[in-house]
Amino acid sequence: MRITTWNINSIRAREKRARAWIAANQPDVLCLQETKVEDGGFPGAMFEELGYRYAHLGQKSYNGVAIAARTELTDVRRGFGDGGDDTQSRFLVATVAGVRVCCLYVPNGQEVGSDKYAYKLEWLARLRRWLEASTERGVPLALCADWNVAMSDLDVHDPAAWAGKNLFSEPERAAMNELLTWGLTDCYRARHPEGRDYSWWDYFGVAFFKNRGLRIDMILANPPLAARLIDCTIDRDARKGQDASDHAPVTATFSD
DNA sequence: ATGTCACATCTAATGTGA
Repeated sequence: MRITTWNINSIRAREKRARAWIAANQPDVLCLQETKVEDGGFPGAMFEELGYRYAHLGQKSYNGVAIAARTELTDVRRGFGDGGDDTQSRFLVATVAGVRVCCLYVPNGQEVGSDKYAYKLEWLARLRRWLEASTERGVPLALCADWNVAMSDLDVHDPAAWAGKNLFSEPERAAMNELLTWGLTDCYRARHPEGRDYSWWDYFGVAFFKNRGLRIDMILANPPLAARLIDCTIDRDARKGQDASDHAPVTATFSD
């Protein structure tokens, strides 16, 4: 079973690129973030033509998450459903082939100390509470997300320059470590302990050409799923060329 | 501060978010 997570940065602007990538790679499950469209504008026909079923939680202009799968999606949940504010479309869950798949778009945070940064930390703490309250430890679980956090020096092209900055500051890394200590494995790092692959490069200037990137897109697996992990790779080529998203797709392969 | 995208809006250049 192959599961991909990809911040698509507008499914409408990226429709041709997405179609070509999906047709060529055919993951069993595809989690998309930043679809940037309401449910009515989501290109569902394209996914059906490609042999996928899907669930989408969108909103106008911002955010938006989708799960597409080659088999049935069951027990779909839109938003945390914990009584808190679910107006931002960042949280979608579905069960596919016995795996509880969460598609998450973590708030960017903008700048350390800003209101948006505080919201990001609260959102990660809320996710930790949701894990405790709403998942069963025996059921395979995959958290597929643009986390908007780089975890270690290996995940950052210039750790000294990024130290203390949004996406690499201590509080957000601590919040991520709280999640991991609940019992989650970073699939890429588990298979590539010294790997220096990135998943996001700024559109500005020569960032991609110079490989000035960050690894902020990750698939995290709970113990029953991590035990089945074969490999996890990042398709850097998908970031190349015309009309590419600023993120590359990350794919984890699990034994069936 | 700068650079580049996508989206929305009083459809043209400006603001927001990343």
